[in-house]
Amino acid sequence: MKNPIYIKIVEDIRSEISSGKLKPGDVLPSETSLCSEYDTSRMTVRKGLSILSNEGYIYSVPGKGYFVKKPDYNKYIFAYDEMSNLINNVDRTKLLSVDIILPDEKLAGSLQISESKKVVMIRRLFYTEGEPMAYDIKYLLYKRGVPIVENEIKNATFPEMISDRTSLYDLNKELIIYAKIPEEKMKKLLHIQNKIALLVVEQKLYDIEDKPIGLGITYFRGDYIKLHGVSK
Amino acid sequence: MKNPIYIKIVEDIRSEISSGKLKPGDVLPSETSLCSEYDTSRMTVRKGLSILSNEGYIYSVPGKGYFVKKPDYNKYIFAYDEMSNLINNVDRTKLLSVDIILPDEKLAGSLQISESKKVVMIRRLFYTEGEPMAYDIKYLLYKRGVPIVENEIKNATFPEMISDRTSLYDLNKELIIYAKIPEEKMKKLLHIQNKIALLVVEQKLYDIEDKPIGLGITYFRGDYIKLHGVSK
DNA sequence: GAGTGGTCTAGACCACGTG
DNA sequence: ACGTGGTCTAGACCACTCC
Repeated sequence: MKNPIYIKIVEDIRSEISSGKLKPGDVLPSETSLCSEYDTSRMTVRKGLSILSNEGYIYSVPGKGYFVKKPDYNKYIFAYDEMSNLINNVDRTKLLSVDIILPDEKLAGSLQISESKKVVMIRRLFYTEGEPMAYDIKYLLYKRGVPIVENEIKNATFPEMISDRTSLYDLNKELIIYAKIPEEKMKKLLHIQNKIALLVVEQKLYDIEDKPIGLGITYFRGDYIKLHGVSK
Repeated sequence: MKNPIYIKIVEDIRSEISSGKLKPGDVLPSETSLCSEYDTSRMTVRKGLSILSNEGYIYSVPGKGYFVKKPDYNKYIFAYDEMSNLINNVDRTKLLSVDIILPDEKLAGSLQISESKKVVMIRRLFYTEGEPMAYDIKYLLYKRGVPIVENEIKNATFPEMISDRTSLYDLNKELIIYAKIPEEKMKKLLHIQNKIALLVVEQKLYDIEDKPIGLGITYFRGDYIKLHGVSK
């Protein structure tokens, strides 16, 4: 017997679900009846069921039983950072400016602060093989006593920039992606002559209480970026 | 005592990790030493550790111990389907055509079939509040005996279209996102007069053995779509 | 050989949902 | 009252790693 019993239980039930023998909403046999079916103890049965539950196949309702869950057929996982994507990776960056500013109404609203609170603005250009491929701007809540070291920011992704004030384990993040026609200013910055669209990625960082820490906007040349996500 | 012991263990270790007391690569106390620390049995300790492992905080190496994992600070989850997004939802669709075609070289390569294999091509327009917001095209492997019911595909998302041949539980999916300037044909279809970019989403469906089932490309008007993802 | 995690047992008590 | 899942115990044997 090389395979543990609970794996057998997982495989059996999983295949009954994906074959359609068990449909969403159906109730599974109870733990005790699976115990006798597989001639094993309750903890072993529970181990198998907890795996199926983690995999999203089933859920349990105390006092009632285990039920088949509807599949999530619209979930995708993206591994995004502003420095790498399907087509090109950023091989050089240029720090355009680091300023301490007062936010306008929109930015203050986005960061959930008053317009009198200072904000650090960091502007960068990303290059690949000598060509500018993205313009990147970050807004960070200004904190006294946290020095801004240019060499640390220069090549850092957004989460890395704030890793000295918030644990990366506690960071909540949000991404908004859209397409846009570049304005003249942006065309100059990114050396765009022909008709090229921008892929804009807005990245918002929150602390563990979901209070905003920073907002980042990256304007990618449309011909230099493809984002990639997968299910599972 | 309302909270179970294993929750206490999870919270203690999790906070030691996010506070930095335990750093990535560090080894955790062994199961038996946690047993005596919390005056509980091994199964209870293991329950807590398995939760931390599922949450991505730690991993175990048989014979050695549990170790702190580096955080994944670039993972985002997107709930994508072509009918709904942050700005607008599709409230009406128009089926432009359903054809059985022979794939060109590029399509055949993408679907990993020979150019003599038939493919179903479905073209749709998506509307919101009377305005066309996206042009959608799907390529599906042609299967004899699986009828194409126009009313079923008209308002279906891509996974729903193939749910009669592949279990939605077994479906693997891939998304590629990029920005593009619309060509004349597309501008007419989407009633684009001014300068508006397209957000293009390519969706590829695979069966459980990762053989391609279909390719979908949706061209969204840039002013009608924002995609949204979150960490966690 | 001593220590580690992985699997498993045969019980126990509890809270919850349904009749 | 009974069946369900949720928590927990005090053991056991195994495979693996390190010395």
